[in-house]
Amino acid sequence: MTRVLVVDDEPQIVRALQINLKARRYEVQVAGSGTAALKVAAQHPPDLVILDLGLPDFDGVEVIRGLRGWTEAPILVLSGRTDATDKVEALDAGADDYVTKPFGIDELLARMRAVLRRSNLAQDAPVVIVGGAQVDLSAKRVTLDGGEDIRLTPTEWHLLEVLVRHPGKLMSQRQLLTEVWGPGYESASGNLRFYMGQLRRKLEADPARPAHLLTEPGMGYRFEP
Amino acid sequence: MTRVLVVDDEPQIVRALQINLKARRYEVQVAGSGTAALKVAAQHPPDLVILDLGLPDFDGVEVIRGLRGWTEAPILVLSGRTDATDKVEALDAGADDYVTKPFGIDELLARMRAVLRRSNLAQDAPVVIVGGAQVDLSAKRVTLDGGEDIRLTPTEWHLLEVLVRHPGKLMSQRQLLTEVWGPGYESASGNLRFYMGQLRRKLEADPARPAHLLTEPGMGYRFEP
DNA sequence: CGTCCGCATGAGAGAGCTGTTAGAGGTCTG
DNA sequence: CAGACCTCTAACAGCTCTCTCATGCGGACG
Repeated sequence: MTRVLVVDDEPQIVRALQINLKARRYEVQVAGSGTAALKVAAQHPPDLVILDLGLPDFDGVEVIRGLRGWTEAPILVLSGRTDATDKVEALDAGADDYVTKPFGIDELLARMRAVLRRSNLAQDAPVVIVGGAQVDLSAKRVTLDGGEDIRLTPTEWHLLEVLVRHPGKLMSQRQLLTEVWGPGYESASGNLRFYMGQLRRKLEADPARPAHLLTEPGMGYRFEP
Repeated sequence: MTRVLVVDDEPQIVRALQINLKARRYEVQVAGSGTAALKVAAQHPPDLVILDLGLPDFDGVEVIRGLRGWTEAPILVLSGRTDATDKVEALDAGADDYVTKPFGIDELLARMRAVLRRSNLAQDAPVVIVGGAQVDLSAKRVTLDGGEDIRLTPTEWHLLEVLVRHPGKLMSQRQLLTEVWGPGYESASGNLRFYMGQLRRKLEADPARPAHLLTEPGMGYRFEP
């Protein structure tokens, strides 16, 4: 089911959209502010975003940039402003379409279908979130929230892959060492400590207090999604 | 250079678009009827179509269907009709955007950028930008910004194709070697280094600091669009 | 309270990988 | 048949990665 995130602070518009979208078998999420929108989108990545530019907390264009930092889901902007400058700014920030209020629901649905059709042509990649970083296993790429790319060495990738493939599970040092370095390296725990530190330094927001790459003293390490 | 096909029968609109698009470094083709549009598009496939629905010979929606039969280039519809039915019909036929006349040129250009950005993500465009060069995979042709053509040897093409067909993805040396040289050449990494250098020398603006043909030490190479 | 153990962090040496150049040999073309 | 072009190899300087060692920190335990 296609998941649509509706970002708007006007209750009647939200309700009208909710009713219409649910009747068309869309899964609907709602956020009343830019902050809430980014939060909800991070927790349950939407397939499409309908975004009102007139938000109470901060500028809609900032929301677009915040979303575009890590997702390529189409963004359809709603706005009362007909000024060309607003449209250009929103579209260049990463929006896919711009509809001025008042709008017909049929037109909006058609525009939704158009941008969804286009975005479905691109295939999606499995991405794991580790703190402030998105880890794309298939492309072997780590992107920070700011859009900046981080480079991992082969050993770092190997270790991270083993951890991520067993989310939430405790991995003993012996397991990790034999998986990454092969049999015969069970005693190179200093090595493991070093590379775990490297990963935390590169991926964790606060390397001294890891939130995802956890140590279980005396036991091993655990990746917490 | 991005090739835009303008389909309209009103001379003043065509002229205004031509001037504005050429000033923005688009390559502009013009067709005054639906028949001419399909013919021109077949001869020189455009990267984007701007289509007026009010054509003399046959319905604009038919032109959309005719194009969609064989190309996925974005279609931006211009129309004087504001009726929601027309919009829905055109969008569902395969158009990517619908702009009603009169329109601002800045808004139109922004919408063009938006749909082009989206279609480039899908990698359906056979033309890829690498630094100061345009790579046309279907025509096996590389053109510099100045219009000057660059010659690539067969091996260089083969390697470039493999890289460009997996944009953003990391390609290991083994992958590249077996793709380009065939199985059994996994140890010819010196070869790969040589040809990667050739490509950078020919395509990158600053071969010593590549912006698109990137090296990930120990991992492989990555084409960054 | 002192000691011990496991873990995190930093600096540094060595190995391995990469970019670049020059040149030999093979193939195509006129 | 000669020249041009392409492919591939070898060599070396510079850089990156891997691994080790040393130090500091914090909790567990006697």
